[in-house]
Amino acid sequence: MPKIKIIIADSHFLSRKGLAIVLEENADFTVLSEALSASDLVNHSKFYHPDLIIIDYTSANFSIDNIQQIVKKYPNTHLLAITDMQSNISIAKALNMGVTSHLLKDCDQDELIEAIYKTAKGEKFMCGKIASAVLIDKSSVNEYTCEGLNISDREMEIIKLIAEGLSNKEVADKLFLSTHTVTTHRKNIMNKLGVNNTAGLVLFAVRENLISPNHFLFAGN
Amino acid sequence: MPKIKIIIADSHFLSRKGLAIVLEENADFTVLSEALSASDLVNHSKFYHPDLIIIDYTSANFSIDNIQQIVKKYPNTHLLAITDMQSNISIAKALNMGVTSHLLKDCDQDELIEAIYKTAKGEKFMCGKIASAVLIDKSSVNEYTCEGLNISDREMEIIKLIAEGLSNKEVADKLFLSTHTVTTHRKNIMNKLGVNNTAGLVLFAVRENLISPNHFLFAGN
DNA sequence: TTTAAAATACCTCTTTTTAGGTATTGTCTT
DNA sequence: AAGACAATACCTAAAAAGAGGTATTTTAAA
Repeated sequence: MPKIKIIIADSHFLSRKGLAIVLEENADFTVLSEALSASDLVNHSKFYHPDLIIIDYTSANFSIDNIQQIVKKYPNTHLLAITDMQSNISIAKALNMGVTSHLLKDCDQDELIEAIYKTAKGEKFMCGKIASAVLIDKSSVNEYTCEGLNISDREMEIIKLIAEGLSNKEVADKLFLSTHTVTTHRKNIMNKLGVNNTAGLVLFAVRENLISPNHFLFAGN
Repeated sequence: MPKIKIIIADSHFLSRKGLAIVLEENADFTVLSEALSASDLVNHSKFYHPDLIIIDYTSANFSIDNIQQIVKKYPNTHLLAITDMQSNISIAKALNMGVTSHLLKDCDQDELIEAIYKTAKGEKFMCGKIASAVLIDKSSVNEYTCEGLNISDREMEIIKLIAEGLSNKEVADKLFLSTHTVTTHRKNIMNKLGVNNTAGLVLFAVRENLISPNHFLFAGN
């Protein structure tokens, strides 16, 4: 069997080092390169054509959108995501964007190895927490949703702007809508989320990575 | 020279593995144990009396308050914190709580090694980003603040409750204050932070770890 | 093609937030 | 003892948010 050719994509030195050592210990794997940023990843993919990319799309200099870019360009390369625990919606998004498998950084070595073998062959693998987070029907591994929470794209857009501190009127102006429309969206969103004020909306926005807590450069920073 | 005795405290498998391998490569270091939680850390510290604890106090099952607990009980043990990038205030808090040194997970191996040697001797070491974040006067390495941002404890308390979704009146009731007082605090806070609505307050609260983005268990999760 | 859902817009009314002030008390520091 | 700051409380008034509807149009799916 030829070796599984792997690129590591993670901006954290320790995670890369940890991964590299685990991969080196196994004769079936070979690490082609380490990508510290999305642009690294694009360049290295082009040059090496790896079988597998292990990526933390939440780490600095990467984004969840990088997944789709890679999947489209290199359909023969499979992606294994390994991130910290995060929201169901983000995980579902990563899977729907084309990540073959998904683990968490606190899962153990056996799971990692198994995930690598399966993912390289194009088989899906998810650690327990991920699976229970996003699988509606545990028997079908093809559709990923977060039961109950169907926030539309337009609603997401509006949540984001509200979290950025815009008033309903400002959102309306920005999106060329009536303030009534924005108000209605806001109400619908709050109903879906089960919250009743801006604080809830903003926390949701942070959780879904619609906005960074560092969005405001608070005075004196 | 006797070996530097180290405990690794981090709930991320990959970070632990990465650290362990770096430490193994150096004959001056010996890793006594790996702690996956705060209670692990307390037990292992009691048993091993390490020279150095390398900790990610932001990782699951640890908290920034663990620092003070360890420092008080074992004054001969020095702490080296390694975390993802986070807010100035949290970093300053960690340092004031007794962390000897502080790095970020994306710094490189040389810095890590240097930090370990120095920290084990009780000398302070900070990577560039950390230093520029918290040192007022680059020549004195003894006082850590975030210039310009003096939010009082009372104000922090109020920010937290607002971020939890309480109205001014509810905060007032909870703290046995007049709504006028809460309103005044809120205004003062917004002035200090340079924001003009609840969204800004909530983002600040998240950034300072006063609240988790998962505070609300949004419907359907 | 019928149905369902999303996006749009409007109305009313109450509560809350935001912005502009002033002012008193206590504590800590110089 | 003076000064600075934190914590407390009050006043007014405009702007915005929240809760309760209804209703039309467009889009997507069955």
